[in-house]
Amino acid sequence: MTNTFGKGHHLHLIDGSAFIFRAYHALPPLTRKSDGLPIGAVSGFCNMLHRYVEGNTGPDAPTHVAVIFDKGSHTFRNDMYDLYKANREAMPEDLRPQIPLTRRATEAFNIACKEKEGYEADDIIATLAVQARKAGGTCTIISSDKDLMQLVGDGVEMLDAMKNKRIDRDGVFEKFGVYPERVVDVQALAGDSVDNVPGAPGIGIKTAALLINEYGDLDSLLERAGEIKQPKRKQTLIDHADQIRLSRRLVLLDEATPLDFTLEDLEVRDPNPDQLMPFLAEMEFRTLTKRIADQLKVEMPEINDTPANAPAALEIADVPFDKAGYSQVDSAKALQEWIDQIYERGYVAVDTETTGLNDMTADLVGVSLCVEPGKACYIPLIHKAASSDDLFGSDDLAEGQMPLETALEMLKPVLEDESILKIGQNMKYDAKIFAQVGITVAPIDDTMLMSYAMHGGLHGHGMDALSERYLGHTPLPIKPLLGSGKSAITFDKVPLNDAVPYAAEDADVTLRLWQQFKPALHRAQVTRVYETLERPMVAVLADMERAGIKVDRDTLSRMSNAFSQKMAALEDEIYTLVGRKFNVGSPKQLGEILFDEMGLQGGKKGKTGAYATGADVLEDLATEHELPRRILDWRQLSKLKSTYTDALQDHINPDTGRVHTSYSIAGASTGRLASTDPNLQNIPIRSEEGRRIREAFVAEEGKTLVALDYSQIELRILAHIADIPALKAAFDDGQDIHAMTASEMFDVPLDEMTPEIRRQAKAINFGVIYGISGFGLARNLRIPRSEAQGFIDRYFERFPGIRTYMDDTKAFAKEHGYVETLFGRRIHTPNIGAKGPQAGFAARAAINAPIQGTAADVIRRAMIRMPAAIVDLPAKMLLQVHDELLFEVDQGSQGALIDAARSVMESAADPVVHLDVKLTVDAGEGPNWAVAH
DNA sequence: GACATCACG
DNA sequence: GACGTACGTGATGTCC
Repeated sequence: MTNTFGKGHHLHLIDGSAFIFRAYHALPPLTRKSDGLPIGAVSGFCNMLHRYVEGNTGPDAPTHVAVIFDKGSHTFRNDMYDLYKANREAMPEDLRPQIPLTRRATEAFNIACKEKEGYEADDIIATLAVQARKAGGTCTIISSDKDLMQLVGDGVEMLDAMKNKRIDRDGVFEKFGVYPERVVDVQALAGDSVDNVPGAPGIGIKTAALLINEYGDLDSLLERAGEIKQPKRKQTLIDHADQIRLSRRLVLLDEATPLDFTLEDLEVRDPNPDQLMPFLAEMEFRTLTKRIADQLKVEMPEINDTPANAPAALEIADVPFDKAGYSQVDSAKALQEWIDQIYERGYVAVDTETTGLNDMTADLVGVSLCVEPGKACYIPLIHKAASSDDLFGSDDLAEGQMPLETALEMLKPVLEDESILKIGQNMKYDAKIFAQVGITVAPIDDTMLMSYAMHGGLHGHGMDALSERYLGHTPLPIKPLLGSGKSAITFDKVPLNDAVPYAAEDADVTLRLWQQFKPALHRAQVTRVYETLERPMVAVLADMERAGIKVDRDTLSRMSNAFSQKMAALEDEIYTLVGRKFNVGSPKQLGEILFDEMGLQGGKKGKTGAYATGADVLEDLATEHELPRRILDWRQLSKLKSTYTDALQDHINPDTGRVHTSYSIAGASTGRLASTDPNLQNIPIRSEEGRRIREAFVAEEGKTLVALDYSQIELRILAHIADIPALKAAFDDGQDIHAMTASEMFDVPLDEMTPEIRRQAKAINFGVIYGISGFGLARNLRIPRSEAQGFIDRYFERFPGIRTYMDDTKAFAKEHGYVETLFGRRIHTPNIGAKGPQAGFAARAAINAPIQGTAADVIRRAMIRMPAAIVDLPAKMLLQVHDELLFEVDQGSQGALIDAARSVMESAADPVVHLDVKLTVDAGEGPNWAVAH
């Protein structure tokens, strides 16, 4: 029945990816009415396919046709050159779930749909075009991709479907200056920034064509490069010959891709209404469905988009939470059914259950999945069997679990599949757990981070709070399952009939939140913030946290002993001064001694009635009595010992010998990170004694620590945002910014500047960032309030842009309920309109947030770009401390690392924001953090 | 668990 | 005109 492909046959090859991207970018972000699924690209894709099919009449109509797709991100070209297509931006989040739907669309139109793992669509197209040519037929490639132009000629043409323009040999010559057979030579020289093909630096298509036409082909050119007259060009070709040859191999299409089908399989088939109409109806494309139904003379199918005018949230809420929809996966067969469902949808909500809260030490206990509200499963893996022996428990595994290995082998391809979106709540945790078992989870969405991008400053972003607020549902609490205190058990000891509903519900909640947040992200105009500043942090931070930093236990231990001795000596002196023993660590007892017994002057703190004995109070009292100074010294040592030298030792991971902090991405309202368990963002540095604790943070043998920090980043951002020419100029000239401020304010020439005047100016500069007030500045500088107010007035006079910024920001916050960073991060200010002192707090926070937040955005951008920038260096990024990044690098490579990392940091705002002030980064290096900083 | 204190940017 | 204030975090110890 099928004729062998040959003379008189005409093959059409459609570049599927080109269709998808064109459709995606041509249309607004449409969503399916019934459930908010992004559908714009699929809609455009279907319209293009339909228009294409309609146009296939007349003598040029194809006899054979296929749509060719890319599959997998790793191809044989990545093996040749690992940076191939490395600068590609990640696929937009609302496009990803649409990719599988375009495959289904192609099949629904009854058109062959082909792809092959490890090959690009271009290679398949090349192979088929050559086969068609050899068989004596003709071929039209429907694409405008210049990478395909090497195939044109001898029966093969290209067609730009949008412009309806055919490209033949002359068309190729117009584009490249050479005919198709020499196109790869030109591309090899010119390179390609889109695919990250290096080429020869400084040579573009025009020069390349000139050279190839003069020397005949690339090999002759490279052989005879010495004859080139222009010295610079000659040198470039000689120096980069290998890179040019590599580039040619990258652009040269593989015309012998092994395929499991033949040209005959691609014969044009009539549309099948039984396939096409249900698909179009499912997508809810009313217009297109109607049009095609009319053309095919079939009945218009019913389109069920009833919740059309209701928000997706309402429909989601319609599905009640019910554990009847939760199942336990106990076999490979059951798991395969879930995996099939995941592939059908293209996304899945995932949650892990583990033996603890610390993702560095906890083990995976089970995995829950959810693909549809109300339908979720839990895959228990290492739950222990119940035991009659209450004391020791049982080491036997509970019944009804599939083997851990099998489950992970089955889940790994799904979790790593680039076409399957994995949705989680705080995915950094789950990603780290999976990383422990060799699974790299990607791509991901994170409902916690979506909420953070949309609701930053409004409320927390934990699952229980989000579920309560946005789903009206209180998830099952974990406490009754685990118990508390001494008798608490780990999740692997929880009986399965308790574990399944709890674990499955978490995945269910996550999926429902995602369905609601996804479209909301666009409405709140924070998709870009989420995609560029939040989501990419997950992988970056997971790697940093897993790397950890080496901390020397002996150093800490020695310091701890020294602190103990000094504290004991101080305690003796204190008891002598007071005349009896008491708890020095009790502010309550101390307050009574200082103010009641000894009669020093001080006031009560309103709330609890206790005296305030903070450092500022004691500092003032120190002039009148010896005791306060001793207390201050003791407190410093006590702090250093308990919080640092002692507690830090407990955080050294026994397996790695390193300390692994955890960063909260969605903790601080301004966009800053926060570090916990332990907090490595507040390791002492200001006091000499405390600073020595940094000596315990060391590089591994043969390595060194490198610290890079932004110089005055917040003041620079203030200079930009508030548009202060004097500040900008000072920064650009590399001046001492506080001295400059002092000189400007107090009319003191720079060469007569005193440290005291500079100190005051510095306090004012920082005060401005914090939303300055006369009272606050007065307290900080310990000067009368009137004097402080005078300073501020003078500051505003000299830098009027500051006052404008502060007033404008407050007004913006009042009007909108939020303020924004330069990168579009929104920080809500719900108290800005409050009455009373609350409003003052909110106003100052509103003034500070864009400055602190923009600085936080900048370093986030640097961190996100960092892995690619240092991929070739033996270096790891370990820590972030708001304006500083700490690396560990092989001895000898520190120079290269500093160059690479500094360049990323200094240009981190580009190209989204052009700062009027340059960002400067200081670098240091050494065997420990004290030296490196 | 609230509060006070103090470590950092 | 009084109010009562520097911005953002996390960990620890005391005390109830």
